[in-house]
Amino acid sequence: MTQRQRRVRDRTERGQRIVAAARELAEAEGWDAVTTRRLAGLIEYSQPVLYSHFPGGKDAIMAAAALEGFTELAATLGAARPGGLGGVTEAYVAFAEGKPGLYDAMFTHASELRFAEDDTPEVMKACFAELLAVVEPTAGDQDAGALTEVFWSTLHGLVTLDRGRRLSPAHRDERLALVVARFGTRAD
Amino acid sequence: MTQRQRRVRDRTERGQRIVAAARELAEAEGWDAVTTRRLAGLIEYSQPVLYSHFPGGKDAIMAAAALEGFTELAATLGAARPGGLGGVTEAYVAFAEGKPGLYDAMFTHASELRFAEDDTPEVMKACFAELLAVVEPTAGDQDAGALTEVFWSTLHGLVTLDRGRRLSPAHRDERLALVVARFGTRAD
DNA sequence: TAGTTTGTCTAGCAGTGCTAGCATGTGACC
DNA sequence: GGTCACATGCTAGCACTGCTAGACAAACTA
Repeated sequence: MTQRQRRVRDRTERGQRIVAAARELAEAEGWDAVTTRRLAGLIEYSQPVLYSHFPGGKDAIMAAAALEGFTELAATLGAARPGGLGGVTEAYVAFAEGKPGLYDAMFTHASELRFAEDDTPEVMKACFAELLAVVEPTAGDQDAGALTEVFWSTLHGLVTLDRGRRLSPAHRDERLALVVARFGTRAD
Repeated sequence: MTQRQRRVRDRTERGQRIVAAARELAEAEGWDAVTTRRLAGLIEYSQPVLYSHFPGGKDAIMAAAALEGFTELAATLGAARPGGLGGVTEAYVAFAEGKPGLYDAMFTHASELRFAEDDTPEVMKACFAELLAVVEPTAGDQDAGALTEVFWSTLHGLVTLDRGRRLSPAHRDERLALVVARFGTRAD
């Protein structure tokens, strides 16, 4: 029986290596460079092995990476919660800037994972909950949930527009300060 | 000489047909479905003809579509300017919702076109100017340019997160109201 | 030991963006 | 009007993509 256990352990380890290799490659050269052949070469197995781990193919691998990303984002935001809305803002943007490939997998690609539905993974709800925690005190009589969605949209927009060279690099810190100014105080 | 004129006119018309076909196909089935072969079939010419119009290939065709998009967006926002910040907000979101494929070409893809640099096309600056026009009155002593970037990020984030099924459909109108509440009034 | 199951690989399919090189039709020139 | 050069669009093909069928070997079961 221990052999069987070792087999399944090796299998799961290999599955993790696939996702790790995909993340590393995506971070270095972007997701377009993450091909099933290169991935197979990195883990030193043949191409079809990938499909035994992820029947959904490349999309499923990206979704797995995205899920890891949401776990890490939730932890990052949780650690920044004592810093209040300003701290969470800075942490969110730093996360996206530091792991652009991962952030792409989480938002630009990975259409399988969706929010606000029954099968939404817990880690994705956890991310939203972290944002809600710092937004709620500033909501006043406004809907905290909807306000969190707007706040989140602002962060996400800042990240993606900045990535596409659409924003002035000189304004970077000032933008974050303005986010705090507009969302960090109680509405009248 | 009139024959030569007709030739160049036919050529430019064909170039426009290529972009139009690409936009139509992207709107119907997404940009992944826009292949050079299908595009060639739609304009009833062979594949290499596309490259005589757009040496940059598919990316260049998408960039051309994106440029058309910025022109139309600038016009849309200009028409909505009398409605103030709320009107522009609604117009921006409606534009993105109504032409999702075009919006994708403008922002998600089309890495060639970049803002805040010397070779930024005029129409892209015009879009930013339209947003600035409604944000400036609410800036107070805050930097109007940076604030416009934050406002724009909010709109862009709302659009993209909503597209990815990341936001609750029920909150849609409330979110727009909250945008106006947070950006439409002068900061103290 | 014989048979079955599990796992992996090789080889290949259909499709992608893009391009070299060949025809065909058009224009200019003598 | 005939000839030549040019421009224009085409066929065919390259290297690559994600993905899969079927052969083969190893491991487990009886």
